[in-house]
Amino acid sequence: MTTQEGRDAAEAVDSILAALADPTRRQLLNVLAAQGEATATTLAEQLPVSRQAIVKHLAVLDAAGLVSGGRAGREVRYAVRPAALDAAAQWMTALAADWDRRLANIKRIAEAADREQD
Amino acid sequence: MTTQEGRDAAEAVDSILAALADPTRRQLLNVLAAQGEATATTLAEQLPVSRQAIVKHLAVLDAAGLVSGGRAGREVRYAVRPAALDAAAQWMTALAADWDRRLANIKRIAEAADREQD
DNA sequence: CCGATGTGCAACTATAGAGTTGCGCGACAA
DNA sequence: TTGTCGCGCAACTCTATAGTTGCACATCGG
Repeated sequence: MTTQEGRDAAEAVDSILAALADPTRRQLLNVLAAQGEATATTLAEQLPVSRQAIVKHLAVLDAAGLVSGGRAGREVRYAVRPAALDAAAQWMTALAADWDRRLANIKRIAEAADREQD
Repeated sequence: MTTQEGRDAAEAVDSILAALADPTRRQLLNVLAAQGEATATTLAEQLPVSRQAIVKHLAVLDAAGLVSGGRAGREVRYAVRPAALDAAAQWMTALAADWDRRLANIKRIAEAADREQD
């Protein structure tokens, strides 16, 4: 594995959200998804930042599980990993559903309290 | 509406991700979802930060469409809005699916190229 | 009317992180 | 072997923002 794989779910979501919050990183992911595989040097040529900046971003994305890097000779090729993003999406969907549930419940209680007010 | 409602989808996702990236804001959303409705002052009593910090966070969350605030006399009550979160989740799911598609396609092309190498 | 409570505005501090440059080292080709 | 190319490490700058405190304004109950 590239980095840690087994980890607390909340912590994983945390790192994924933090990683996706940066516009440059999202752009980086776009380019990477379009090409399938690329090195930091190659990516730096296509984005308006230095190679070192790309390297740091790739490290963050790698730690979040959004990309994985593999060495091929003297270069390191990175690729996108859909699984982590998918997991975060599921987490968000579940959270939204939970909010909906709570809101509906609270509304129900409020209405019941209103009826008792007579 | 509380803030802007009609807006570019990418921009909306951007603000939502930025809003969710902060741990304190996520905690704030949790408390808010649990209570259904709360004021900045009430929330500040339950979280380890000042009321002003809460106010700023609520402003960010409001701009992202994740909460909405309504005035009730001299106090302002905030509530959670599941719709925005749900939209972001859908966006992420679609993106993950797109990555999967691209990866599969690239793999297919690579294998075809291999067969031509004879 | 007056005290108490809740909001809003403003100035300020401090830390995280996005970006940079410079340099040394290992890997490849001629 | 020598030059070139890509990577990794380190030090530094700078901006965004999370957090604070202080005060002024509005609203409610007595």
